[in-house]
Amino acid sequence: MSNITIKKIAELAGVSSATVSRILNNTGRYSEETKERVLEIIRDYNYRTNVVAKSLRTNKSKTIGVIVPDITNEFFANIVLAIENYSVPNGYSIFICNTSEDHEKEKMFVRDLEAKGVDGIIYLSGNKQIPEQTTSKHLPTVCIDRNPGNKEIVVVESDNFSGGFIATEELIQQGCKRIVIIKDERDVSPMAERYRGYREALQKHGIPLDENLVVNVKVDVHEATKAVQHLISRGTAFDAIFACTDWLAIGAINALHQHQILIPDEVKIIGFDNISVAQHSYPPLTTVEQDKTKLGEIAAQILLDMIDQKKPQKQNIVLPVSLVKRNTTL
Amino acid sequence: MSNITIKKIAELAGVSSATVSRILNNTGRYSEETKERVLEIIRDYNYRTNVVAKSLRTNKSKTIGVIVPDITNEFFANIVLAIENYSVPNGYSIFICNTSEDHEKEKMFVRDLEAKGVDGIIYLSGNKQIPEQTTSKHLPTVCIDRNPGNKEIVVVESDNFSGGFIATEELIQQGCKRIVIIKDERDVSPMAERYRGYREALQKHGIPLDENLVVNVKVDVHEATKAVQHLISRGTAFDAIFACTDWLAIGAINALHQHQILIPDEVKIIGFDNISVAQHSYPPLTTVEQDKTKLGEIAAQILLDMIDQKKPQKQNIVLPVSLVKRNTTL
DNA sequence: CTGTTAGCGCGTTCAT
DNA sequence: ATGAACGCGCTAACAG
Repeated sequence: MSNITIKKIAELAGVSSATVSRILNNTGRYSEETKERVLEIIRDYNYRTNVVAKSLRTNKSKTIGVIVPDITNEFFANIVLAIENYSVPNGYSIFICNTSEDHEKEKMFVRDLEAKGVDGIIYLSGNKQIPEQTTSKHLPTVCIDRNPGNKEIVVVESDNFSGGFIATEELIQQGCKRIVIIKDERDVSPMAERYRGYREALQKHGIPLDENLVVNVKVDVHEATKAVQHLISRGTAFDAIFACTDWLAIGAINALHQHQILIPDEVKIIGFDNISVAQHSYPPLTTVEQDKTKLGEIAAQILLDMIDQKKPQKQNIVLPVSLVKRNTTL
Repeated sequence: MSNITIKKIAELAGVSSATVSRILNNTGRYSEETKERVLEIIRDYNYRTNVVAKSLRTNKSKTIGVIVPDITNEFFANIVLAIENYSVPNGYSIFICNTSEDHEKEKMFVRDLEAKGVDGIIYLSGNKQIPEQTTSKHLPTVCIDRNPGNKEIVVVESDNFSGGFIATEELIQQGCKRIVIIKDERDVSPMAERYRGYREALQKHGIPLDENLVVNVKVDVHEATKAVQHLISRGTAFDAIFACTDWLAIGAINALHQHQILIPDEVKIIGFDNISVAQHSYPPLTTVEQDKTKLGEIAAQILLDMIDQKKPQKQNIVLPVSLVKRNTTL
C-alpha cells in the first residue's frame, strides 16, 4: 500500500503542500503553531517522505556506490563495513557492486550506478588502474588502495612501500638471506609499492636482488601453493617468504607443510593485511597490519564531504602500517 | 552534467516523447523506420534513461535490500555474493545493510529501504525471530537461514537438523561418548534445529543428554575460547566438541591448544558452515557444509519472482547439507 | 502507427 | 506566514 503524500497531509491540516514541505525540511517561513499541527498529523498518519520523488526533484539520492573486487575477502569486507558505518548515520545507503575482478562488469556497474542516481562512488582495488572510460566523469569518486592514472581522483591507501620494507627488513634481521616475494602478477599500484619496499630493504642490507626469488601469481590461495611447490621442486633455495597478501601466505604455508618444511625454523613467512585467518593459521602468521577500518572511514568521509561540496579535498591520504609478529617468524 | 532527456531526443527526432518512450521500452506501436531514427539519435547523444524518474512513475526501482548481520563473516559474504550474482544480471542493484546484530539498526534499515523504494528485501539470519514491526508489510520479503514467527514469509534455509544430526553421529561413530555442543545463547531457529539434531543423534545411540556439556555463548571466536577454557578448568570431561559454527570451532581449537590437548587424539571437533578458515586452521576442521551459493541464489530467485508476480512462491525451501571430513576428526 | 495530456510526489519560485 | 503553479523525467491513458 502506497504511503500518504505531502498533498494529503496538507489537505488534512488545512494548509498548502508548500507549507508542509517547508516544515519537513526546516526551511522556515511558517508559524510555530501550524508546524505543531502539521507535525502531529504527520505522526498520526505515519507519513514518510517519498525519497524517489525527492531525488527526482533535488538531484540527490543520498546513495553511494561501492565497487569491490571480492566481498568474500575479509579485507574488502572490513573496508565496506567501515564505509557503511560512516555513511549510514549520515543518511546514505550503499549499493554494493562485486566485480569479481571483471573489467567489463566494472564498467557496467558504473553506468548502472550513474543511472540509478548515486551521489558518489568509492572504488576498492581491483584491476590495474582505472581506465578512463570506467571512471565516472560526473560523479565524486574516491579510490581506496588503488592509484588510478587519473590524477584528479582522490586516493586513500596504506603505506604499502613501508609495509614491504618493514616486512622484508624483519626477515633480514632474523637472519634470512634468500627471501622469496610472492606478489600479484598484475602491476597494480599497491603491489608495486610493496615490491619496491622489498627491494629497498634488500639493498639497504646489501643483499642482491635475485630474480629467481620473485614470483608473480594470480592472487589466490591455491596459486600461491602451486607457485611455492614449483619453487621447491625446482630446487630453488630460500629461507623466507614475503607474501603480499595474507591469503597468499596461507597458500605458501600449505605448500611448505606438504613438503614437511618447518615454519619458522627452516622458512619464515610474513603476510600482508592482517585479516583474521592470519591469526588462526598454523602457525599463526606474522603480517603487516593495514587499518581497514580507517581506510574505509576516511574514504567515506572524504566522499561525503565532496558531495556536500564542503572541503577542497586533499589528494592522497596514506595511512601507516605496522608489523604484527606472530609465529611464522621467530 | 545532467543527461539528455527523452523530451529532447523526441525533439531532435521530430517525434513525441511518448514514441521515444515506447521505443525505449519495446512496447510496440511505432514504425521500424522511426525506431531506427530515434535509436540513432539516442546513441549519438549517449542518452541514458533517468532511473529515478522512471521509478517515480512506475513504482519500481529495480533495487533490492539485503539485511545482513555481519558482512565480515565469510558465511554471510558468500550468500550476499550469490544474491548479487543472480540479481545484477536481472537488472537489480543491491543495497547492503549491515546490522551488527543490532535490533534498532535493523528497524531503521527497513524503514530506510522502504523509503528509498526498494522492490523487495532479503533477510539474513541475525537476531532471533523477526519482530512484526521490523518486517515490511508492503514489500516482498524472503528470509535466509532464519525462521520468522510470521508464517507468511518465505524462508530458505539449510537442513540444520540433519546437519546437527550427522555431525553428532559422526563423532559418536568415532567412539566419542561425551560430546560438548557449543551453540548460540540466543534461541534462533537454525541453532535450535542443530541442537535438536544433536540430541536426536545422542538418543539414537543411547547416550544420555548431559546438560553440563551444552554450552551457550555469544557467537564469537573468543567467547568460544573462554567457554572451553572454563569447561576445562572446571574439570568437565569431554572427548568431542560439536561447534555450531566454524568460528566457534576455531575458538574451541584455540583453547585446546593452550591446554596442550591433542586434536583429534584426545578431543575431536566438528564445525558448521564450511567457510575457508575451516580449511586452513590447524588441524583442518571437519565441518558441516552449507551451500551458501545456493542459499543466496534461490532466495534471490524467489524474491525476484515474487516481485514479478510470477510464481505463487512455495513456502519453505530447505537445502541439504553434507559432512566434509578433515583432520579434527580422525 | 503516433501525438496530447496527465500525473507520479516533491521542492521551489513568485506571489500575496 | 502561506498558497498557486510549475517542473524534475518519465510512462500511461486516450485520441486519432
